[in-house]
Amino acid sequence: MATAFAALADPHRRQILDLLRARERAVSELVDQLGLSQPGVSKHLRTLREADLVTVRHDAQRRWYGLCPEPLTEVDDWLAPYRAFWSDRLDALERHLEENPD
Amino acid sequence: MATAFAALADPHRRQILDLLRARERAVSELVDQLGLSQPGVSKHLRTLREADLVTVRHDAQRRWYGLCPEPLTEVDDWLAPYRAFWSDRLDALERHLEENPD
DNA sequence: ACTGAGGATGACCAATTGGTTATATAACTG
DNA sequence: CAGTTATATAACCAATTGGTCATCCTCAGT
Repeated sequence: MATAFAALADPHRRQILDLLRARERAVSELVDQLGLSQPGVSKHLRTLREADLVTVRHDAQRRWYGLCPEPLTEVDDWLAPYRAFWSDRLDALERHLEENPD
Repeated sequence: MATAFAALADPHRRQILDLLRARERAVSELVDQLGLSQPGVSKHLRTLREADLVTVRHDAQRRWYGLCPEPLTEVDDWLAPYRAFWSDRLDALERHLEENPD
């Protein structure tokens, strides 16, 4: 439901995604890494689930959370025109430096 | 002070940035486009200012707001490793389709 | 100096957020 | 079945958010 933008607003949630980028993680591992209470982490995971940014695999009592990066394309797409914008600025800077050595 | 991530969490603020991408805008113009009250828009503009995402040029009573895209590089940089991630998935899909025609 | 226009700020409000502790649920273990 | 482990949910709380209306400030024109 929520957009990826809102999900990324919180640094702990970005940290979770960063951790999931390397491999799947059980909740307890995320708790250790984030230094939050277990329910605190579970709440962030719920937000990420609702934004479809993670998947869950059940294995006995454990839930293995994995990264699901697709919704990030929304952010990437939104960013695209701006990217052109700032590379223009860098290009202009480079041209300026070339034309005005030292 | 606030990060670009937090500033982008609100759709109205993203809309403001989108409008500023085309050209500078006075506050009254943004008010018309967003359909919010003038103070409401001013509050969003303050947030964007504090995230260094906009610049203000004073011209008599008017404030001309302009885009300042640099802080978006933080988002772009964070996104970079994920970009590789989902293009991998697309590549895998393409390989799968090539190796299994129809 | 007065007036009006353009914006910012203050005060307020309901809803949401990010965290907590306590409790519930579900699955393995003896 | 009783106990333990892993996670989710409930209840609660203070702080923040996104919006409003009313007011203030600054500048231009008269």
